[in-house]
Amino acid sequence: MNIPAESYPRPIASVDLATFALSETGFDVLLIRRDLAPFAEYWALPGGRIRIDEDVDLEAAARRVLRDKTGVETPYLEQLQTFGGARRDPRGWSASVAYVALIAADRVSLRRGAIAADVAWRPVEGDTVASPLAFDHAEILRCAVARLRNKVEYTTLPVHLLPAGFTLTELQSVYERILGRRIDKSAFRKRIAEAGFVEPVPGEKRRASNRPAQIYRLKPGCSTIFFDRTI
Amino acid sequence: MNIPAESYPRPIASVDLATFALSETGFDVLLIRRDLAPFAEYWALPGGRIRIDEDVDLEAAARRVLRDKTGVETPYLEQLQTFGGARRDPRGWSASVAYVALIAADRVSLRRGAIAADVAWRPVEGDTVASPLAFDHAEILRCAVARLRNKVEYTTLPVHLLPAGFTLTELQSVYERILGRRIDKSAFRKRIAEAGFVEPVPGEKRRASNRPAQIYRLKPGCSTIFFDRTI
DNA sequence: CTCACTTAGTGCTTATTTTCAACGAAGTTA
DNA sequence: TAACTTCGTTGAAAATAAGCACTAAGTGAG
Repeated sequence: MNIPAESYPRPIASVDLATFALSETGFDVLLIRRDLAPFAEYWALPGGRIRIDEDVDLEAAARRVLRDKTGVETPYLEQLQTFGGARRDPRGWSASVAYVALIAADRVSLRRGAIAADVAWRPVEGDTVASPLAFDHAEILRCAVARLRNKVEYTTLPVHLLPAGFTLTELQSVYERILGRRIDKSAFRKRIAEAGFVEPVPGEKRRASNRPAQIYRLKPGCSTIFFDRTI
Repeated sequence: MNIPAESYPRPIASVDLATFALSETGFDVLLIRRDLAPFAEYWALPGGRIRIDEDVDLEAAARRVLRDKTGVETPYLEQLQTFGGARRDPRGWSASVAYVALIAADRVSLRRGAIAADVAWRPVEGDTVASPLAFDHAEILRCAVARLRNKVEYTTLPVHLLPAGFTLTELQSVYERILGRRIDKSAFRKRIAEAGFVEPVPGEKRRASNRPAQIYRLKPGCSTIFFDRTI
């Protein structure tokens, strides 16, 4: 057909990622330290321009950017929101599609990226990190943390933060750490059983100096499940 | 500073809107009939290119597009999701930020737009409309209907579909029509009272050939409220 | 060898919420 | 003025959720 697009000047189009993983006591977000202007020396969410010749769609662009800048391959990726306007990037009108990624602690292997002098996990305290962030990334991170907390309340999303095999007590602990409150053990187990998204691995037990715990895994084909009410 | 943006070819950037209003028995979505290629003669969600010299941000772009193409000024606008990829528009790699708009039936006044030969409300049946839609707009509409139904379940969002003054029975009827199921009257009223987002208008009653009903209005400063559980 | 200790996993009792249905109130109309 | 309709509220029965107490199954010290 060869239809010309009406030619308006196009905004800068990019993707940014808020990638979370568990830490000792809470959870961390993956940041890079910028070494080029604008915002050189600032920490930022990993992000990059959409490449219309490389990326087939937005999600592919997000995966490529995360891989290239940090070496992380994420199993769970969810679109968060798009932030766009004339003022958020000094280089011009820009729109950035933000994604939330979750990764199991045992799958992380960072590598230095091209533009970033450094890549690091930083603890999320309250709803953000200690350092100031480049661009409007502080706002994006707040939205991402809010989305994470909110979805943890009524979905099975935290399994993506654990290794392939885990005990129910470990899973409960993830919920408690992200939500910041205690959950009753019997109520928790009832919900998990109803949701039916995990199964015991026959014979596998976590051993310690006490009663061993059954190890569970995500049932094949089960992605995120919504609870009827709340966890 | 004058920092040059690395020059990658930029995707087409636009906004699309799924605008809902109540009809006699259910609810309608606002569509335009395209008269230019691609997809000439097809019905489509109102949408348009982002104008980096006119729009300060994405939401402003969405309001402008809706106003210019249909004459509708919406009081409620919420970002839905961004759809982007190489294949969704024959003119090239495009990203479209989709919005959901809600409008009270008494505020609608359509006008013909520049590109559209026709603008019309079409009934939503199940999770879509009867006609085939241009581009990937059928998918966008399905997402929008899903978001609407889901948020109605646990927020006070339906007030935006009613005129400024309404009775509790009318409000309950909106919930029931969108969700497609009956709600218990006493439970409904308890939830509305707890949420505390509406107040009775003193002296105002809806009169009919039976007991008159108290008229309520949205409390000043109250936007969308989330219920603790579900409606 | 046994007993104290720790964490896993499961009942059970109580409190809360949901559901259903009925009833009095406040109008209109025959 | 009596019948009818919808509004608005109340209360009992059924279902769910929350709290906490108990048993199970291991380890390790004495």
